Amino acid sequence: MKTYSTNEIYSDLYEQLINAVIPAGSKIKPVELQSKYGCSTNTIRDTLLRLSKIGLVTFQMQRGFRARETSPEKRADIAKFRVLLEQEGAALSIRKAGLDWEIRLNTAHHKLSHIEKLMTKHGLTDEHLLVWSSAEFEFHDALISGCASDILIETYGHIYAQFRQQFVAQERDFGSNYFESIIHEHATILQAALARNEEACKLAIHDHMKRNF
Amino acid sequence: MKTYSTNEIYSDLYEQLINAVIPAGSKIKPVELQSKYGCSTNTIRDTLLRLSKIGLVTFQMQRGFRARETSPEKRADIAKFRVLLEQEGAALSIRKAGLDWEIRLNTAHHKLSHIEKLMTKHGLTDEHLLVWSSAEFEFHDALISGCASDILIETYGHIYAQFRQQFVAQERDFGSNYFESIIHEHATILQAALARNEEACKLAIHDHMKRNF
DNA sequence: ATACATAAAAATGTCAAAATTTTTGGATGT
DNA sequence: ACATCCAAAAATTTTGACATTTTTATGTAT
Repeated sequence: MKTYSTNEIYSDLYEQLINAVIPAGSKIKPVELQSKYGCSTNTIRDTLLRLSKIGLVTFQMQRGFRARETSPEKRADIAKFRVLLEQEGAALSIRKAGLDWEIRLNTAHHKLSHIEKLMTKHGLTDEHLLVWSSAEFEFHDALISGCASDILIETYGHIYAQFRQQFVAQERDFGSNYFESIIHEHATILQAALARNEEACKLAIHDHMKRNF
Repeated sequence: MKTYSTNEIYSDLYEQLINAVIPAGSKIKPVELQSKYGCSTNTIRDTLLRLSKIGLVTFQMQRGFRARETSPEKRADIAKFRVLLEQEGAALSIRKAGLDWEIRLNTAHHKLSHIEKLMTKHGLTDEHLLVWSSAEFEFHDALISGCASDILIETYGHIYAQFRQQFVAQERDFGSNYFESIIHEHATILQAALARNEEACKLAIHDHMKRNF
């Protein structure tokens, strides 16, 4: 049986939350995870407190932990907030960032694009989805990475994680044109960013997310 | 000797961080706080993990806790990010909120205004500063409270706390006209908000913070 | 002096058990 | 049927001891 280091417990729970293996809103009981990870309840508690920092887990004194709740309102809320942060981050990057930002962004998009092509060609396995998910984050993260605001980047990371958590369970109807749209939207964002067109980029970001409002 | 409940430990540390009694960037060792609060190191650790959620404390595996670092760049960063969130929150409130928001905002401003008058009349004691600090938060919090975005309000709370933490140690040169300016700025924000003038309100928020950029 | 290795000390992390609190489920009475 | 109370069970929090890791201090060689 696999043994887990504390960091592995963290990553494993992170993934389970992001992918709604632990469903949004459900209670998380240290005792139940103890046997799986082969550690004390205290270590689990510790890890859950750390996950609560990024908002994937909510914590209330004396009543433990839950995967963050979801609802149509909360999903819209998170999506809009994500737009706000990403628009600002992208706009600042466009204004201030240099060549290395462009390269980072281009690279990230290239990787993402590669995976997206694979996904339309072959079906979309769970494993593909996992790789895509992280490539998608890296693209959006690269987009704002030139903004020169650590706190914005940090916060965006949390919000992106929450976004995934809230939507992954919903969007099980990936129609064949779903990914085609997404691919196009990513390309549009990239184009506007590299053209240093602030308003076009903001619009593209908005359009990319608007199905989730 | 006073005994502390866990919640009191949390509040006490919170205040010490906000008021830079624990200076920004300094190491926080559970063992050293143990005797003061009369509990085990583990309880302190637990509390510090909870404080790391709001960003007052940073945590790194195997190397413990620190009060969040500060520097001129970080202060400017936090200040600008605060403006972004507050402008958005205020604009949304102006657009969507109803009468109860106006009342909440008015009430909060009234309280704040009262304290600010006291502070200009008499000197400014540490105790006054504490009361003012919380009244100031309540005013800004009320301003965005009609935005209908839980995640924005939650995040703003964290950022406001970090803002206090980063600036309180710096601004020990409260000139006599410092508070006069602040009072005027608050009034300007209130006025614009109640007049439902989005752009004027955004501008007022920006001006309120621009000394910190 | 500087760099490096090593031992001692301090700090951090993990654990299992005990204490506390909340939740559950059934009995009682209205 | 419904609410209330109570006891048992479950979950959470706290503790103190122990294990691990990092930091500090010391000594040695270049």
